[in-house]
Amino acid sequence: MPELPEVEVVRRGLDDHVVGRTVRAVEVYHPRSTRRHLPGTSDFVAQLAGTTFEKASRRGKYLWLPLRDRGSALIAHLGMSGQLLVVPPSAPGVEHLRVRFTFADAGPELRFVDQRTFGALSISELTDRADVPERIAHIARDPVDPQFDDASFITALRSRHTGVKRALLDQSLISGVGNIYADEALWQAKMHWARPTRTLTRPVVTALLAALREVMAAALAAGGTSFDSLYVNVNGASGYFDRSLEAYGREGEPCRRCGTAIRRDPFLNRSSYTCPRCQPRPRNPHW
DNA sequence: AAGCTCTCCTGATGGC
DNA sequence: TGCCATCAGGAGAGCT
Repeated sequence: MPELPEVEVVRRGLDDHVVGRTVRAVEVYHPRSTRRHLPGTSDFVAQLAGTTFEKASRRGKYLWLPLRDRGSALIAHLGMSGQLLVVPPSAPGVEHLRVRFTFADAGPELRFVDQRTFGALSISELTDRADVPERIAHIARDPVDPQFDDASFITALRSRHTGVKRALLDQSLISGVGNIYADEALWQAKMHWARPTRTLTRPVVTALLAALREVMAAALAAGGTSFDSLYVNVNGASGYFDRSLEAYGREGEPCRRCGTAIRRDPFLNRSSYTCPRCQPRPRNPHW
């Protein structure tokens, strides 16, 4: 469940069902799921045995669970198809089960299920000065973070030499934004994805940020966006924000603002959806 | 050195 | 019915 609202839905589920519990054992069924843990899978398993999850944190699309008295945290990234599910220990095994956590209290177990194995789990040190694990120090604050600095972001965005959507997807500039919410915010701000960042004025970026926050808040309230059962909360339930999408995935359907058919353009090996009338292509696009 | 392309993987879908 | 191409909510290694 990849973008900020979906990952926040999962974080809340972990907060409710996993925080405060002590790990009994961890089983790793696919080595690719721990590839980001450089000391290796056996070290990953050994470090987690007997540890207690202190809390559930998130920045952008990254989740992490600080480990009590260890000075480190379990980091999770869901990639394109990762799920963290809380299920009874007796629940049947499922396809694509990659990692299983059982707990000392014999309560529900935590499963990492990931069809495409783009997701990853690792353990990383927490430093006193940083408020995120070292491994994800390069990830920028997300627009929902109270400490997100609007003025700095606006300056940084305008000084880039690229198109606005590329910049929005750069997790070291602003995190948590992916293909869906970039398209939705751009639609709301009536801005084309190829608009050169250099041409953006401060008020226009301010409006774009507001659009991002608005669409993400609405999506979170709806439990996130899911088109299929791949994107679910820790209980396996889908969100329903897909019904509220204005641009993403709506090729050929009428723009709900002006009635023009939504257009799909190839973009970074996937797609961008725009209303050709509300979001006219810039005269000198930066591809 | 910032910006861009490609690659990792599995499965669904649609055209021929 | 195959078989092949295309597409999918991501990110980071490795180019220029």
